[in-house]
Amino acid sequence: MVTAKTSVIKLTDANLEQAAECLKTLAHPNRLRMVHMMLHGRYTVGQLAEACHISSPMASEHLRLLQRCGMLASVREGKFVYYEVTEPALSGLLKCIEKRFASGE
Amino acid sequence: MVTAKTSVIKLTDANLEQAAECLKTLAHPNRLRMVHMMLHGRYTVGQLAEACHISSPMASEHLRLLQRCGMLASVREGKFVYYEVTEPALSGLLKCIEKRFASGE
DNA sequence: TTGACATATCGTCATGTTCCGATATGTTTA
DNA sequence: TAAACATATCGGAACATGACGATATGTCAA
Repeated sequence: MVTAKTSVIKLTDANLEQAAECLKTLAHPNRLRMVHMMLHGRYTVGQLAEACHISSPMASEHLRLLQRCGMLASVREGKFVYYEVTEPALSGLLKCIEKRFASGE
Repeated sequence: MVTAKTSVIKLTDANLEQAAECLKTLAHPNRLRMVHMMLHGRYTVGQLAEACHISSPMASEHLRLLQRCGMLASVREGKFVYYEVTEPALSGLLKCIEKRFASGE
């Protein structure tokens, strides 16, 4: 056993800054919707834009921000670019958010 | 059984805006540190300020923001004001963040 | 009451974010 | 090749945020 069970997990200043940066990027209604969608399938920029009722350039910009902090990867297939979630922690995070914010029934 | 298992949870625009608002408030290194601390005990404004290496007025302002979106409650005891986490979802959320961002060992 | 301390609030400046229109790049079809 | 489409990037205006000093409020002890 290398690591023992410690009751309180330490978070360094660097950890917190990185976490804050990622949370800030996630903290936008349309970016949350995109991530929520992408956790359940592959979508093109245009499809994500339509779902959020925004222009494709705007969607592209949101996706760029999410990609910049390592949450997404993109794959071009012909004319289209598909985005996918690559950060495993996002699944758990979104589950917490759903549990707290999804309207009852 | 009132609610059936549905594979995809729906998030309305209002849900997403509220979630984004809360995440944005949480997405600050010092506020993350404060919440992380408060999940493991009761602290005064001054104690939280010291732990974050900021002034008490600054800490008070951060705490006000967290309290505004329902994450915290405050109790005055004499000269001191203690803050506590009241939002149950914060525990799970911070666990996700720790798992992803805490430096190994 | 006064003085000392803890916390809260106010103004202001610098910085960052969001959004939009315009434009650029890349890809397919004709 | 040109035209049409999908995506990406740029520039700027409007707005929000963060940090700080100054000041206000609240509490205790004397």
